Amino acid sequence: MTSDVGLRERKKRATRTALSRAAWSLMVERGIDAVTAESVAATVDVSPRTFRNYFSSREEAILDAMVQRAGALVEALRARPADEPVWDSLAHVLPDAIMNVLGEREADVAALVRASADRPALLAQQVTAFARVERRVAEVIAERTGADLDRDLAPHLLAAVPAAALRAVATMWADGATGATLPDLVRASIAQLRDGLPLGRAAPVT
Amino acid sequence: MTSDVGLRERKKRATRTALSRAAWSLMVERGIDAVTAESVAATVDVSPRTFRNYFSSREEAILDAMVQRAGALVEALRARPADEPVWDSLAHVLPDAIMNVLGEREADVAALVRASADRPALLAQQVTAFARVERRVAEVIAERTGADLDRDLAPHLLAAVPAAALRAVATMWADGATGATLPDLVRASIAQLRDGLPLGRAAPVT
DNA sequence: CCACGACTTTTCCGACTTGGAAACTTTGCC
DNA sequence: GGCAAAGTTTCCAAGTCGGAAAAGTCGTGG
Repeated sequence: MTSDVGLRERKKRATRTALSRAAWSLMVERGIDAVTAESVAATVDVSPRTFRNYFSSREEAILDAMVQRAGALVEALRARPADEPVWDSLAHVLPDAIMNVLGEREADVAALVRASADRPALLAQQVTAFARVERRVAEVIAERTGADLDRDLAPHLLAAVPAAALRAVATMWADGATGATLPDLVRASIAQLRDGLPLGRAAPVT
Repeated sequence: MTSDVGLRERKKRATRTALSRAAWSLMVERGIDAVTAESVAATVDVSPRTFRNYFSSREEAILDAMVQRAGALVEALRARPADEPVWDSLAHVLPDAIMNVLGEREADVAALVRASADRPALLAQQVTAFARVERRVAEVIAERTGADLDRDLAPHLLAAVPAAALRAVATMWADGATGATLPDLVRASIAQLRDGLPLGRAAPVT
């Protein structure tokens, strides 16, 4: 996996991930305002200019690691049996994925949600990152169902809707005390979506 | 409606909407890069600093008018009969709403989608604006179904999912040639959502 | 092993953006 | 008219961004 790459390439990757991890840690531990080109560069011991060579903004740095992890989600989805109904595949993959993607620990997720709330640029970066993942999910679904991405609505909806649900769940979980764990909420939301959403009375979660 | 407000207030609102409309027009006609504090201020004939007094970013200015219009959507939803199933209300309101909210003419919607594609900040502003609308929609739904916004997932999902669908539909419509009109696509997407989304093969739109 | 080319990092710096402070203008009201 | 409140403008300092070239590091062929 890390074969056939020389010292130079390894160093480059090392600094990149070091910068991203440092940016993430700074956000979690000292808040989004503590994340600057200067501070991040300082903790990794490179010049601020080097930081900007790798990332065009603090937000990009913070989310870089997350984007990498999101790739795993797409792969997990692709790895599901080809004849499995799409909703089953999603139900299988998403509950675990949310933790892997948004952050290892729940505190991380909360920090991210909070930081995104008062830093539009971070939200922007997140949205575009998610949009890219969504696109790839739509492609996987289209492949599997034989749909045409340019003409059929379904794959787009099947990608966009769970993404929206994840966002809604994460937000609700972050600022309310629902008592439930994040993966459980994700499971519940997927179940509701699969059934066409409650039409009359709302179904409680716990 | 515009009663009991003095000259001062009217002028303030006038410049605000003038700035927003100017920003929007500049985006549609000359692209997002032509929208700067300077250019917008110039077309309205105020100082750039005044522009920044009203809006903290070009993106905020561009979308301000849209946010106002989105209020109408919420009101339309609230005006539906209280005992009508939520999906029916949404199906009733959304197809017309998308044009009113995203832009009067289809070219405007296309311009917005295109601009959002290569200007993350605009997408972000859109998302946060939508999030606020979404929140209000969720409140209306919660009122109507007797759900608790802090504990129940359903109202959040019922607000977030159609929003995501609108976004998906607008994107697809903007960069593909689907042949269908935007409101028709919205209707189709709502129908699919209501039925729990196609599980196996994807349903074509036309 | 060393020397040269390719690539990365750093320093320096000018262009641009942001928002505070104070002067100036307009509006509301007596 | 004249004074207070609110809005607008000018001026400017601090911060951010990215280009250009010097300095340092790595890969490779002699």
